[in-house]
Amino acid sequence: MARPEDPTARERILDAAHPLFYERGIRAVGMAEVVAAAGTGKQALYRHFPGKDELVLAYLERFAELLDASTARTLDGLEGADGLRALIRLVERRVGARGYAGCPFRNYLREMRDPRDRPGRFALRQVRALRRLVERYAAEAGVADPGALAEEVWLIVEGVYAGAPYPERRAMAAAAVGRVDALLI
Amino acid sequence: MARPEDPTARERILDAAHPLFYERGIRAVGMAEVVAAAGTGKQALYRHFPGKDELVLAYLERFAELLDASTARTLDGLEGADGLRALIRLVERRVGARGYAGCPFRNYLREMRDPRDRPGRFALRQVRALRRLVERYAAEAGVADPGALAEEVWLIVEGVYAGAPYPERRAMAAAAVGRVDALLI
DNA sequence: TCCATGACGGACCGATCGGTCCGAAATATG
DNA sequence: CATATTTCGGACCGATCGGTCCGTCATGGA
Repeated sequence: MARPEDPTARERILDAAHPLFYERGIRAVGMAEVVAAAGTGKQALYRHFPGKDELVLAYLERFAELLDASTARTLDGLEGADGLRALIRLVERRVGARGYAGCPFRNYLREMRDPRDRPGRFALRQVRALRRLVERYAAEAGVADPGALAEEVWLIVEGVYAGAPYPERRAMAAAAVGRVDALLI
Repeated sequence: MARPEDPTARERILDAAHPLFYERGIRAVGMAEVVAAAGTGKQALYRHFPGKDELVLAYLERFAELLDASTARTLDGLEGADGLRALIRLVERRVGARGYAGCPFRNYLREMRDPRDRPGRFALRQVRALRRLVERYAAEAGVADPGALAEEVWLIVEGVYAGAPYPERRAMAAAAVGRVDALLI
């Protein structure tokens, strides 16, 4: 080979695509811009990713790994009401972080109006995995109607994510923590 | 004139555009498709609307008139806690309706990732008008912290709208009614 | 030193979209 | 019937995007 094969090329591309896709949206960012930001050639990008869908899927998957790991760390060992309390605080912390631009999976689903492509199916799976987590904790919480509790907590979680783009997102997240705590008294 | 001026042409175009834009989204529907559905010519469309943005704005404005009128009818004469209770039930009724595809203003804002164009500003104004209504009712409700009550109700409203695309939207809306009622006991 | 390998950057292609223009048809007027 | 005017449908234009292709150049081994 003329140049040493760069095993980090794929990661470099994803590193470059990540902030572009997250901050400006998938549709607004063209492949040319990703290439320019990655400092690589178009050929290299299309060798690692057959098309834009695959690049978007990889972006979402890497995002999911990060979020899932952080979620697992935060909720480790918790169950029932404690799990729900910790979960809503985790969501609050995320939404309140500087530069937060919404849940990437919900962003993709809304930007594309319920896509059935692979990135869309993956994003939907991520959302529903969080919902199942809420249902599991609700089932362990020892309340009379776990299904109703899960529905109420989920409603609040969705409300926080929906409010993430607005200036009052921190107030909404704080209200969410208060509501979940009140539910679990 | 060769043919009689059709005063309803503008309405016919909007009638045709409405279900297309609402069910499939703004980006996914091209002007050619609107023309075909309206049964008119492209010239006629561009005579009534200088560009797609103006057509979209007119679509949102007409939608807003419909929703605002229905809202005013439903909430007529109510105030304070009664207003909030009636409002969340109105949202529940809307989200539960057959063929409901989400709040058109939130749909536009998400599909376009916070647009600053005229349709985007109008959509944001509609959303914030509903929020101000919640704040007004909360202020009249005679609670210790009206701001916190408004935040909590708003969180629930946003949660219902965010859950509108999911199959469990009716359960979420029902949970929302229960939560607001519980807040106001 | 020379050459083979492969990456880089950009030109290029086809499709799509918003928006404009033009020929044809249809109608009102003399 | 003839003509002027207006409308309709579609061809057309320019821009943009995803994706491919190619000329050039850097690099490392024989």
